[in-house]
Amino acid sequence: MNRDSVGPKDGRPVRADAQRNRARILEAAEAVFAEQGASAATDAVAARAGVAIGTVFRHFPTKPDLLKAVVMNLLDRLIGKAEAMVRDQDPNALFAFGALLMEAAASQRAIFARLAETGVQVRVADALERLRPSVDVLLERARDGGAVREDLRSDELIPLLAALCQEAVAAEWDEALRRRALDLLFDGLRRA
Amino acid sequence: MNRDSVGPKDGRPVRADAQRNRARILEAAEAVFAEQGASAATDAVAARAGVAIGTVFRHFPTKPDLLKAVVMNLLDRLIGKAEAMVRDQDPNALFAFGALLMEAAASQRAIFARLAETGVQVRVADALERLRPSVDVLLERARDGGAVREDLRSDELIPLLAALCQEAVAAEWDEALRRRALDLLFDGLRRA
DNA sequence: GAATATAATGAGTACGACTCACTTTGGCAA
DNA sequence: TTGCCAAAGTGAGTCGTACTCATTATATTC
Repeated sequence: MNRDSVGPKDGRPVRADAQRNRARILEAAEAVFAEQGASAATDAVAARAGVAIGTVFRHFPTKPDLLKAVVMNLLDRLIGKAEAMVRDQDPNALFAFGALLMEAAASQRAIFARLAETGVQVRVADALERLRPSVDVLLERARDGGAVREDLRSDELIPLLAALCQEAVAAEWDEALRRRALDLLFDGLRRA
Repeated sequence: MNRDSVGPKDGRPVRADAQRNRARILEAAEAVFAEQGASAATDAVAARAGVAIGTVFRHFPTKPDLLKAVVMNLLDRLIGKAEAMVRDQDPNALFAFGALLMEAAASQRAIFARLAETGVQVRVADALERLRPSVDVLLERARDGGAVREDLRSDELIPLLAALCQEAVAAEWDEALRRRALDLLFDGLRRA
C-alpha cells in the first residue's frame, strides 16, 4: 500500500487542502451525476463541492476523467463483495457473482446509463478488468467442481458479462429480463 | 408503400428541393461521421451537403435525430440481407444470421462506436426491433428443427444479440473474440 | 517566520448546438 | 404566363458549457 499522501513522482507530500478538495469533488460529483445525469454541468459539481471551477479541472483535467473517477470509486465497493465470495467454497459462486454484478450495475443506472451519453471512455469492460483476479479464482473453482464447460476462460467470460451488464443498463432491461438473460447465458456455459 | 412525395399529415406534396436536400444531408452526414466520428460539428455536415446550417436543423431538429437517421439508413441495408436468409429453409440460419449481424456492426464501427459517445438515443437494441419479424421466422424454424431450446423467445434473443453487438463494437473485440462469444452463446442456446 | 512550490480562484475564451427574422422558391390556379 | 403564398432555405446571432490562465492564497520546509 503506497501512502496517497505522496505525489506520483515521489517527492513532496500532496498538500492537505488538495487531498481534501479532491475527496469533496468526488463526493459532490457522485451526488450531482446521480441526480441530474452525467450531462450535468461541471459548475454544478464545483458549487456543490464548495470549490471554484478551476479546482475541479486541476484535479480532473477533462469531464470524462471526472466521470471515470466516480465510476472507479463505485467499483471499489463492488470489489470488496467479490472478494468475499472468493472466500466461499461453493463452485456455483461464479454464477452468484454474475447476478450480483448485474444487480449492482442496474442499481447504479443513474450514473452508468448516462456515461454512454457523454463521450466517456469508461467502459464497463475496463472496469471489470479490475475484478479479474477474483473472477479467475471463481472460474477455476467452478471448472474444477464441474460447474462450467472445461474450455471457458476468464478473458472470454468477462467480456460476455460486461456485454450483458452494459446493455442491461443502457437499454433499461427489467428485472425479469436481466435474470432470464443471465440464466440463458449461464445455462449454456455449464458443462455439456 | 406510401409515396414519400406527400407530407406526414397528408396535404401538399413535399417540395422537390426539400427532398433533394434531405437526401444530400444524409449522404454528407454518413461520410462526415465515418471520417471524423459522431462528434463532428454539424457545420461540417452542412458544408459538405452544400446547404446552410439552418437547413440541416429544419430536417433534423437535433443532432441525435440526425445520427439516428444515418443509422436507420445503414440498417435498411441489413434488413434486406436478413430477409434473404428467411427464404432459406435451413434451421441453422438463425445462427448464421447472428454472425452476419455481428460482422455488420463491426464493419460499421466508425459510426456505431461513436454513437454512444454523444448522447444519442439510438441503441442497437432499438434498431434490432426492426429486424424482429425476420428473427421471429428464423427462430421459429430453428425451434421446429430442434436447433434451439424450446423455451427461447425472440424478445429474449434480440436483447442478447444486441448486447453482444453493442459491446463488441464499443470495446473493439477482435474477430476471434466476436466469433467465440457468439459460439458460447449459441452453443448454450441449443437444445439441451 | 521567510521562502517557495503547490494549489485555488474565477473571469475569460472557444466552440458547438440550436434559433429566428428575413429571403427565396416550388407548386398551383386563374 | 403570371401572380400568389406556404414551404423551405439562409446564416448571423444567442446560449450553454467545457476548458484556460494570469493572478492570488496557502501548505510545507528550513
